[in-house]
Amino acid sequence: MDKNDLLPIGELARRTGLAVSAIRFYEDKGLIQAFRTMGNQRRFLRSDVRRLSFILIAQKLGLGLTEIEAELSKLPQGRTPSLSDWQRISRSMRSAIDEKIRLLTLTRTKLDECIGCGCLSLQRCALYNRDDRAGTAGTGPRFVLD
Amino acid sequence: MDKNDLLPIGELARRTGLAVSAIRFYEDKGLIQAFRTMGNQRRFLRSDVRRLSFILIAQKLGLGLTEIEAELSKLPQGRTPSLSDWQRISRSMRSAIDEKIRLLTLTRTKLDECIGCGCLSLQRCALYNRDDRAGTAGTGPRFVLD
DNA sequence: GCTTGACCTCAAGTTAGCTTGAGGTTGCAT
DNA sequence: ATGCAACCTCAAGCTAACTTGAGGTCAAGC
Repeated sequence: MDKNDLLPIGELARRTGLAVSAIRFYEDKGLIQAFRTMGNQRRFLRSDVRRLSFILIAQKLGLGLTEIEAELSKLPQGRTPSLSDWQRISRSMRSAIDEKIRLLTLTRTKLDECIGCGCLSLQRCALYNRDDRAGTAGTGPRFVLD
Repeated sequence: MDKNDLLPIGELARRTGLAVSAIRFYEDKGLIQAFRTMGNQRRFLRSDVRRLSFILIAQKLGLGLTEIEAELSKLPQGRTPSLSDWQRISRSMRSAIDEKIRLLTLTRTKLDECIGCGCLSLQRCALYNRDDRAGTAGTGPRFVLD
């Protein structure tokens, strides 16, 4: 079990709980790197378990793979995150969570005001604020109102 | 502007802020219905502005189109939501929001405990609860880490 | 009668985060 | 030497909520 500490993909999958296909996908996206055996099979460092753990946790906190890659690539030498890296990153995640909670609480307040109103008017309903959605590129409804 | 109060799709789009393509998409999904002119053009009732407003608001509260359709189809005659319909639905949305806030707050607490720890251990990190994801298959230690 | 703009259908593309499948190779134990 | 599990690549599929594009029609003003 420790030929130079290199792990085959299945072992890494077993240790992280990820699917083998997911790890290959992450490699493809540049989130993780692998050595190859002469027979072209992937071999990972033990520290990659930690790197994947970081990915999983950051994901759980709502970061997308792109953002995670951005964080990871900020690390010198592409090393696995250290304590101070983690602190820096987790503090920025903390404010992201705060913001989400703030928005949801605001929505809940508006909803409470709205129950009993029932107007469903785009002009007047506090729940429906056009500024929240306008200008968001990509998917989702656009917004211009009378 | 009121030939029998029937609106062409562009007018409905203008009044709701939705893209024309989005309205056609909703029609296709059965969320809304249209009459047709002899020339095969869609004509909507004025009350469909309200119906679409309902869809937009419910969406903003986190419901998917499928769930929204389920709510709308509970209404007798497929009519546009009335005050009491709205109250019933909005109360169930209120608890969905409560639940979301609860989960986020929990995560934030765990994150606070975790800053300064930096272990990134799948075994110990409170942020990473394996029961959330791992398939239970397989015996032995699932997440063995450094 | 011609142009213009709003409308039509149907198919395919988009983003995210993977999974699934086909078809082929490697590595390790017996 | 053989069997078979684990590995490989590449392409396509999946969900959500739409958008975009191609190619064509309808309605109204000049």
